[in-house]
Amino acid sequence: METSIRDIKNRLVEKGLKVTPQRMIILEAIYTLNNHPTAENIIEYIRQEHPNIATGTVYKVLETLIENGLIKKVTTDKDVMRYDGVMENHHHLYCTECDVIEDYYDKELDELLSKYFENKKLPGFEIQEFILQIKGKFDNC
Amino acid sequence: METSIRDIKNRLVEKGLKVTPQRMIILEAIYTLNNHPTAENIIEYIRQEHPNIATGTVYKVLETLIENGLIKKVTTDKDVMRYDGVMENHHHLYCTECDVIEDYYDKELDELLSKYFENKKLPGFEIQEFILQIKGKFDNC
DNA sequence: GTATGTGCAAACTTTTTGCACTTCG
DNA sequence: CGAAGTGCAAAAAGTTTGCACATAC
Repeated sequence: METSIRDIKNRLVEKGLKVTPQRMIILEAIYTLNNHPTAENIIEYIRQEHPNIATGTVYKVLETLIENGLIKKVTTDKDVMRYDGVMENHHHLYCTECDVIEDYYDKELDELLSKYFENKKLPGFEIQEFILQIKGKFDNC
Repeated sequence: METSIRDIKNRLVEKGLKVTPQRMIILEAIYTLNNHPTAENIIEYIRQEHPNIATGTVYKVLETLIENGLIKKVTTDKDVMRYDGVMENHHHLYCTECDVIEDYYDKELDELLSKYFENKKLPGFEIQEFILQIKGKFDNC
């Protein structure tokens, strides 16, 4: 899942967003720290190279990226927000011991769910997306 | 889903927890406000009748109830925690327009998922529970 | 009586905001 | 140049903590 500087730039341009160094760096950080980083993780990573980025800017940029469909928030039952740069449909393994959230891709499962809910319509609700949260424990925890 | 005072008391006793008025009221609030209330919702509700319960106490009690398996946290992509008094396995409909989270019970779905993952083992991960997040839009939103 | 629970207020963490300044296109 | 984006610092929002006092069993 290589993502070049040029790719990142294109993604911003495609959405009609101005290409600023801050946005580039933040996106790059999310792609590099690809394990659902918190805002703090992202800030810490970026400050290694660019010590003078403001916290407020990071939050504002993250918000903009979410609004424009470039990243997503990951739901957790902790009180810090985590972010995900992977936009294709996928599910999550949540470890109940440590705080790791691992991506889980499964086309077969996606189809199984789609088919199941094609028949079983939910009255009054228009389904947009499924995310399966698989809670459990990694063996090495 | 009537839950009497006596039931609530028994649930505390069963877990070896002392039965205090605060715990009783907080559990009752969660059962009454059964749409995944936030801590604030709970406090507001309780203060109508018992204006002098402390915020800190509510958080401490909620934590105790979670640890003892009497309630659960609900994961959301907002930065407030929400609580759920329904302990039997169920899924959630998330409305992307409003902040409503509706319970979704479906034994057939539970079985479908269990069977699917019986065959398809996830190496290095022991599954404890599935929660399907169904994101979409209520017609009346 | 003693372990456990509560009230209170202060502290902490995470996120948001307002406004002057800067930069991208 | 003008609209959009950023830095900064202050404040808001949500939650946790420590300790003296109170209560359940």
